[in-house]
Amino acid sequence: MARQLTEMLKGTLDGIVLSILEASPAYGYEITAGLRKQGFTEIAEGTIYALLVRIEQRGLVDIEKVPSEKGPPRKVYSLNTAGREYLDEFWSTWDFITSHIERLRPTHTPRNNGEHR
Amino acid sequence: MARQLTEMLKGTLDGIVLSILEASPAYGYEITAGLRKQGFTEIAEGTIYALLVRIEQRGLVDIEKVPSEKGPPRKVYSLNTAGREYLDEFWSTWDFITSHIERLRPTHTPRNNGEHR
DNA sequence: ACCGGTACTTGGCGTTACTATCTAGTGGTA
DNA sequence: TACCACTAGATAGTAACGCCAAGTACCGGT
Repeated sequence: MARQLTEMLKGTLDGIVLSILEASPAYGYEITAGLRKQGFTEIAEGTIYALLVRIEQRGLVDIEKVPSEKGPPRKVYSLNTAGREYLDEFWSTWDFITSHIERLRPTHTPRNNGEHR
Repeated sequence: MARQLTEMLKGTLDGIVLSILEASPAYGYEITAGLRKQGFTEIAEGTIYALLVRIEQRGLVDIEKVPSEKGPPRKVYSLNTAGREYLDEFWSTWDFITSHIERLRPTHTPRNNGEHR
């Protein structure tokens, strides 16, 4: 599954992270740990940091540097208005593709074939 | 939506095409036309041909050359055993990612929790 | 002084979809 | 004949993304 998952994450991982940030602001290390806890055990840490740089450069998030008791200061990301708009689009696109793909899934309850449409 | 859709198609388009081939064998031009009809209007023709080359090289499909009344001969692709296994994995991975992503979607039916936001 | 955990950064790589262009066969039309 | 439209496939170059590997930096405990 590893390879397929990697490819499927392309284009969805940014939506995933933005959704997490919508729920509440967070920093990179925290996001990675959260994803791991939620079952995304194969997502590389470097991937998240690179993604955060991208969404920052696109202006989808605001950043605040917060000192940490342990380790270097955290970069806390929070979703801004542009990010919320992007996230809305994300869900639209997601709905589009999921509905179309589900239509292609073989019916679990077999139907008689030879039908058009 | 265009950009997001393009990225989301990475990793899913091969599953989409293999699902089409599972339903019945088809050739490139036919597949492209079918996708267009199903609403995937933005999928480039060259993308499909490149994808077909890839799944052929991975041994997921069998090929038969069939002369056409109009135009050059068609390369008809049909799903083989390895392709069916790959497609099974595809659906597993798809279910994994969709279930995890749906968990992140904000509740559509807002519940009465008395919070303003 | 060392190590492990926290937190972020970066360069290079492989895969994928898009764009643009090209070849090639058939049939219709000026 | 010359031209065009449709059918059918191939390919070179590009951009985007996630992964890998290695590095920097800060802190606490031993």
